[in-house]
Amino acid sequence: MLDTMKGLKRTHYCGEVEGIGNTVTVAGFVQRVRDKGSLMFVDLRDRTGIVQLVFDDTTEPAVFEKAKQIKSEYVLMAQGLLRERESKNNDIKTGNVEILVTDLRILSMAQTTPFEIVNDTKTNEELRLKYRYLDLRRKKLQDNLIMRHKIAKTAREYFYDNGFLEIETPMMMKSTPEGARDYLVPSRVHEGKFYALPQSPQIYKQLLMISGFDRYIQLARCFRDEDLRADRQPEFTQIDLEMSFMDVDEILELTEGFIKKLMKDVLDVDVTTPLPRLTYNDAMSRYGSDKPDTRFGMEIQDLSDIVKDTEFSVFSSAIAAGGSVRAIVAKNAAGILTRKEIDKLTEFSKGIGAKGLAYIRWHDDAPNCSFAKFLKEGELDAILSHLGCEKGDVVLIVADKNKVTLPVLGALRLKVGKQIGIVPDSGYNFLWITEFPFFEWDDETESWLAMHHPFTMPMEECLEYLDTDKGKVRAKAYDLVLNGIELCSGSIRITDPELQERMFRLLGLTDKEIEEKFGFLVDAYKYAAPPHGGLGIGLDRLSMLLCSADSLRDVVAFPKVKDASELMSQCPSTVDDKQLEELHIRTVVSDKE
RNA sequence: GGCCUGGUAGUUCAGUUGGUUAGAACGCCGCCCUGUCACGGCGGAGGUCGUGGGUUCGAGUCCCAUCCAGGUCGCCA
Repeated sequence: MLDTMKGLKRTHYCGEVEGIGNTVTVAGFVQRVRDKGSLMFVDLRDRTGIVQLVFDDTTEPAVFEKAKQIKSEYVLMAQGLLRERESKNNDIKTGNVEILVTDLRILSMAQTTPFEIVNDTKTNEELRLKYRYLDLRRKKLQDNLIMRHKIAKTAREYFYDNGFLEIETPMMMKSTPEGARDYLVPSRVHEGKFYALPQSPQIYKQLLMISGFDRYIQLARCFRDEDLRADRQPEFTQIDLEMSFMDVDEILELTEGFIKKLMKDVLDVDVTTPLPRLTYNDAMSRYGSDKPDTRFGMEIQDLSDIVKDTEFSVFSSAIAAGGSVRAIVAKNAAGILTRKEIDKLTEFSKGIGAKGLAYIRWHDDAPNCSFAKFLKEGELDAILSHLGCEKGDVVLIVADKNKVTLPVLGALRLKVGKQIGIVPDSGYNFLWITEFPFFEWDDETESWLAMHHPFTMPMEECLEYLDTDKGKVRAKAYDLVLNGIELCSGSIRITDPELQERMFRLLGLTDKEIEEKFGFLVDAYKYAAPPHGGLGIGLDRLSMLLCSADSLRDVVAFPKVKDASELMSQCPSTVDDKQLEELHIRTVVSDKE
């Protein structure tokens, strides 16, 4: 028979008990029982920490008798005298005190849990996800979710203070499947029609600017039906912002203010603002990435001018075809990057699109160069001196179109950086990437796509290239990057309906498609719109970084696994034929035969 | 969808060239213990070795298929 709380009221959280000599009442889960015969210790845990309960057979025999039933993870309420411990425990914050229990209530009993609820668990994640509610009892995950709460709280406080209004936008909206796949919701009322869950509240927040709300914030849930990664969940949250009468610089400045406050309030880290900025083109040519990790150097260097006349046709033909020959130098890495390791890197490079990997490994007195036989007298020296190489260094070279050389070297830079241990595991290198290209050529569909989204404003000075040289058109789009991870992404929006229609057409939409998909948006801009822009800050990724977690699953209360299912509730699941019928969906027989 | 890694008590793992009754630690159950705090001591229960098939006198171990999980590439305006 279980006890009730009747007559008792919690006075303190376990981790926050105070007032030696007072009677206190605590409640929580049993972390551990230590039974000494006629003296018993119980560690009681709640979200704030642990406090030690003492049961003494000599002073409180009835309570002691009851305490014998206590097992791990039981839910208890206990009242007693807070007193100093005979021997301190310096590992926990309540280690100097204990509660001599005079009233014990066993409120709930627990089966033996499928794994121990301990901080440094070794239990594999699959089992823990199946019993997520138990895993969430662990301190690490409790702390992570508390941290996430603090981030959300700080965001609201900061942006509220700056005049932002929190406004909710619909979770069921029109499907506009450009880019990521939408999650669809069938309509019962409209046979054969579907809502989509938002990939972002993009269109709605722009409409709110047209309505004059001026500054908008929402902690918005977003959905994308794409494959998962450690840093990608199918549903995620962004701190979604939109603001009127502000251009790029002002928006970045305001956002930096948030980052500065957040880092100070939550981690007590001072971030110097303004944050560094790099244009997309500079980021690509120096780091081979639009989200570079700038905690270490090893920047990409251009060798094209040095090797353009060489007889090594891999180099000369790449340059002749309009490409380039570029390199990274791993300083003092010849000991680690053995021939065997370089072979692995070659395979890795081929896997991501390179035709091969040339290298120079200067381990012994003479550099070992993979293309030495094609070089004339002095050419190797010229390369080495151009790159500033010394004995002990390894040079990795890729020759191809820029579209290949830069990303491949960017990926190699990260991989090799980690391999030779020059990526610091501390530090917060925030960085703005600006002036993204508006268009991106897609080889598969052989057409131009919008790199950010089609509502992004091109830079004024690029408008003249819209018809003549799309590759040259840069956009008022910006990303905030932290240690190589994209934290937020935003842009100034197009507010001229004619320009918006023109951009849609340039992206290959027919007039009919424009009308069907975005007619209401184009119409809205015909009634005048303030200049506006905004951004979305990934709350999940931000939490992951500030918690030093390796996976989004560690900062999301109930995450999905790789195949987008949830192991605990086993969703998605099949539904009744009746439900399908109501939704006008044909029953599909899918017993894999 | 491709590639890589893993799956043996409740949990984490070990298990030799294929060879008696598949082990350990933690957890769990029982008994003992008044200052423990990863308490300690004694005893005990607990396994279709992911699943199916094959090779073999004999399979946790070798082969094939398959399922599950993770990572990664594709994908993610």
